Amino acid sequence: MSAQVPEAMNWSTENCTISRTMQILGDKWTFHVLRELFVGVRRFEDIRVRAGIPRQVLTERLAALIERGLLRRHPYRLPGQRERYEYRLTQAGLDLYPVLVAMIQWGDQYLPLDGGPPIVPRHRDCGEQVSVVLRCEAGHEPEAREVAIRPGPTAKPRPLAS
Amino acid sequence: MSAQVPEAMNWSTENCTISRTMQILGDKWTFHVLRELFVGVRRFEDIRVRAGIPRQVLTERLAALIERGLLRRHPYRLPGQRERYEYRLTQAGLDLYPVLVAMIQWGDQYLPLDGGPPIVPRHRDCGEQVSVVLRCEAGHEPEAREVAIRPGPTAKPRPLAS
DNA sequence: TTGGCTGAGTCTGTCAAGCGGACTTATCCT
DNA sequence: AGGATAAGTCCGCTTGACAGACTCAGCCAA
Repeated sequence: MSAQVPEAMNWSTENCTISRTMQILGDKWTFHVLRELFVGVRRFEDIRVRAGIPRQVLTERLAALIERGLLRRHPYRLPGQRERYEYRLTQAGLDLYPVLVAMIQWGDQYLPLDGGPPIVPRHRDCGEQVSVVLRCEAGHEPEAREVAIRPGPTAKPRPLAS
Repeated sequence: MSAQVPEAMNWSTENCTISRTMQILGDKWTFHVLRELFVGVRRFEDIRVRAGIPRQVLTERLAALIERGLLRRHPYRLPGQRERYEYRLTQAGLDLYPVLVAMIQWGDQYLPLDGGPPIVPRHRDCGEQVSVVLRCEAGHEPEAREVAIRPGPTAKPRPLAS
């Protein structure tokens, strides 16, 4: 069973959706930045201090996230101060919520703290806790074990490296 | 509206579930490794070639994932070869499926390829496409915009740095 | 009008990590 | 004995992270 070649070996990883997504998110700091924005912290200094990011790295990550369309700069002005910019999630950024929630859910299960979770995603309307579920188009809600990743229409055969 | 201090500023990031989860997953290569395991590729060389990871980095990441309990080593023997080890997901590893699926879903929406997706998560039983949905305990299925991350029982007040 | 404060950066030197390529080890087959 | 192969280890180079100092623009108070 373990000896036969897995089907995936026939397919290229070149255009894989996960790779392409990780080119945007796959970095130690990017998720910390996103977390701050998701909890409502939007200003450079606040993000930097709370997330503990080196300034230079934060500058660079914010620029990258803006360029990728996950954030936009938004002017604001505190009374008696000059105009500055804060960073806000675009719709594309907001739509990462399921990823965040899935990560929180996993962390709560496998890295639990005594006394419960420090952060909880909640439905604004009703206040109940929000979680993420897998669901197929036929309406089933499969366990992880019942899901398989299959090639789609643009799967490319793998260049046969010897 | 944007001037008032966001509630999150009162809370420490120190024990945040996202941070703790990112300490395990938050690395350029870890998700690539997990992807290979999720699609069924389990052997060192296969993972290395498909994911394009430097050997040394792969060695180190596999060890870390084993130590964190997401993988285990499993002996196998090809006919006419000596015994070797392959890497398999534990239940903890498998339970990252929602994170993976959420990332694929986001990528398919915001980084689409002409002609459709290269990989598709499917329900093994019925073959239908699997996606991830947000759901609250009252049974609503909120949009991203209707979800908020709130402090939980172990939220810690932030040490007031001046 | 000068001087200080503040948020949001930029600059600089150090040091760890990633990287490709060569080398190693253990076992099997011929 | 010689060769093949999977799974590493070793080496030197380069890239990026990092801490800490410096800059810049606009506002305020004296």
